[in-house]
Amino acid sequence: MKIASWNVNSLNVRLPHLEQWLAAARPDVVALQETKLEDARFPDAALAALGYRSVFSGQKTYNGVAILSRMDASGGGALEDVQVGIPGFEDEQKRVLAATVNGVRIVDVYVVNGQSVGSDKYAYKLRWLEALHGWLTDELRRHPGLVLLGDFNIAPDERDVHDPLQWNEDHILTSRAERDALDRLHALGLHDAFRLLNPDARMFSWWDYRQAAFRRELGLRIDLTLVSEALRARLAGAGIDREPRTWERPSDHAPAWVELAV
DNA sequence: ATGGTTGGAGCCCAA
Repeated sequence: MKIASWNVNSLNVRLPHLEQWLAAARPDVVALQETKLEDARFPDAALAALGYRSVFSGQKTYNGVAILSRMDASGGGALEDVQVGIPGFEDEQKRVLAATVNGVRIVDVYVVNGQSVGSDKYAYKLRWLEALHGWLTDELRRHPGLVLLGDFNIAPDERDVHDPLQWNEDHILTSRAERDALDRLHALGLHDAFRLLNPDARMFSWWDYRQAAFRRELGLRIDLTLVSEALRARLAGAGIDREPRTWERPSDHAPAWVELAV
């Protein structure tokens, strides 16, 4: 079971890329972020034509998440027990969507960016991460086999940044408080699949559009796939697919994926 | 060097 995450930075613009990538990579489940589409405009018919069911929670201009699931020959791959948002956490911003596919709980997150350390948005990011942690504590009791994936807007450690001096513990996306919040998610038994299988790899998932960052390999690994303790024994592979970042008019993020053995 | 690029809205904001 191949489960992927991709921040598409506008599904309206990136639908052709998503279609091309689905046809080539054939993931069973895909968690999307930054769809930037109201639900009425979500291209569910186009995705169904490629064999994918979809659930989505979007808004105009900003944010927006979706989960796609590939229909198999016997009509499987249903998206069940769909949850929109973090229960009990009031938020206008559409950043969280969960569903169960073939017995695996999929939790898709578009974590708050936070802008800069000390800003109002940074405070919102830390509040938001605390609410996510509280909910996942309960969610893991209900669904021990869980994959938490998405754009975390946090680079876990030095191996995940091109320049640790610039991306230091006072900088947004790498600050001590953000990494502490990620560590609290790890403490729930949610393991970073990519890092577990590739302890020494320097591979990024996001490159700024500016300063030719992709060409110069000035990236960060902020798109993560975390697997619960109960799924750890099934972990068969994890990676980042850089290729779509080389295509014309790309998203600034590359898809990150994890493979679970049946 | 406090820069630059993209997307979406609407004559700037978020990333």
